[in-house]
Amino acid sequence: MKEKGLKATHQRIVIYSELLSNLSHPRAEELYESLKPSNPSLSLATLYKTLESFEEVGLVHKVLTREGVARYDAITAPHAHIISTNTKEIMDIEDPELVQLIQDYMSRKHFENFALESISINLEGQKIDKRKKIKFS
Amino acid sequence: MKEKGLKATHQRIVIYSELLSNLSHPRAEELYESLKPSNPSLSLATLYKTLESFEEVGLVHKVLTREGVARYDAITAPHAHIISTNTKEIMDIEDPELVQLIQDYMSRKHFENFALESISINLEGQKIDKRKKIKFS
DNA sequence: TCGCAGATAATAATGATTATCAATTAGCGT
DNA sequence: ACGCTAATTGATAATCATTATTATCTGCGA
Repeated sequence: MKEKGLKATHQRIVIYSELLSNLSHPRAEELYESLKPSNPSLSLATLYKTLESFEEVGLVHKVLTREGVARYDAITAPHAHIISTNTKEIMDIEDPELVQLIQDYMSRKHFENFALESISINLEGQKIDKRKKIKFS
Repeated sequence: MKEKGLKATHQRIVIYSELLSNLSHPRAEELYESLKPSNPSLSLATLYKTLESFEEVGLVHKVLTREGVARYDAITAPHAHIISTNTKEIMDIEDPELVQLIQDYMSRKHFENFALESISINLEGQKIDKRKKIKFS
């Protein structure tokens, strides 16, 4: 965090740890509920501001959903998302082939007057059997 | 619209026409302001419900933005978006090469327990010179 | 033309996020 | 270790896009 120019406050450390251990792309509200018991003084406003700061420096990735709630994940490599609209699950797809594909495509292409900062790819659909896992291969 | 099982009401016709002629991915509020003068009785609630119906039947595409406002475009072919965060412009990229690339990729891949419904690809960044156009080739 | 399921208008309600601001604290230099 | 200052936090109010409610209206099939 210091590398990114952010003060390493207790709150930020706790929030970031939670994001690293909760990989289900929690909403701000869910993070708040998880953290509240062990950090009773934590404020929702702080949570939102922290997540915003994290996103600005690239520690965290904000995933937009059609329900209008933002969800967060501790960013690692460039990756796509599978979004299941009926179960509200979000899964990461960290497929090097897809990353490569997009990189190759982008290197063949050319922007004029535009500085590309990020690419987001979301595959939306429905989970069929809610009890079973989604697999992608 | 009748093909899609929607009653062809005056309001819907007017809203859809506006979307066909305004390709700048307007927000609901902007559509409302454009249509209000010639349709004083139009309600914002109707606009939202109409856009929702249109999206359900695939007449319209809802683009999620980081500012938290939804923007709409009259859908044509599968396409990606360039989103300029500083100028709030959204451009369509209708590149058959990209569509093909993704289709080929998806056909090589396999989902278990997931019914894919749509893919969204957004290229986000900043417009450099606000007075000039963004070009992509 | 009639009837009614579906659509609209007006407005209230919701709910996620942001703004405000006084109190607190991290971390720099001493 | 101490004090300073700017950044951060916590509490709460405010915002604002969107959805819900409900009474009225209308497209369109019979």
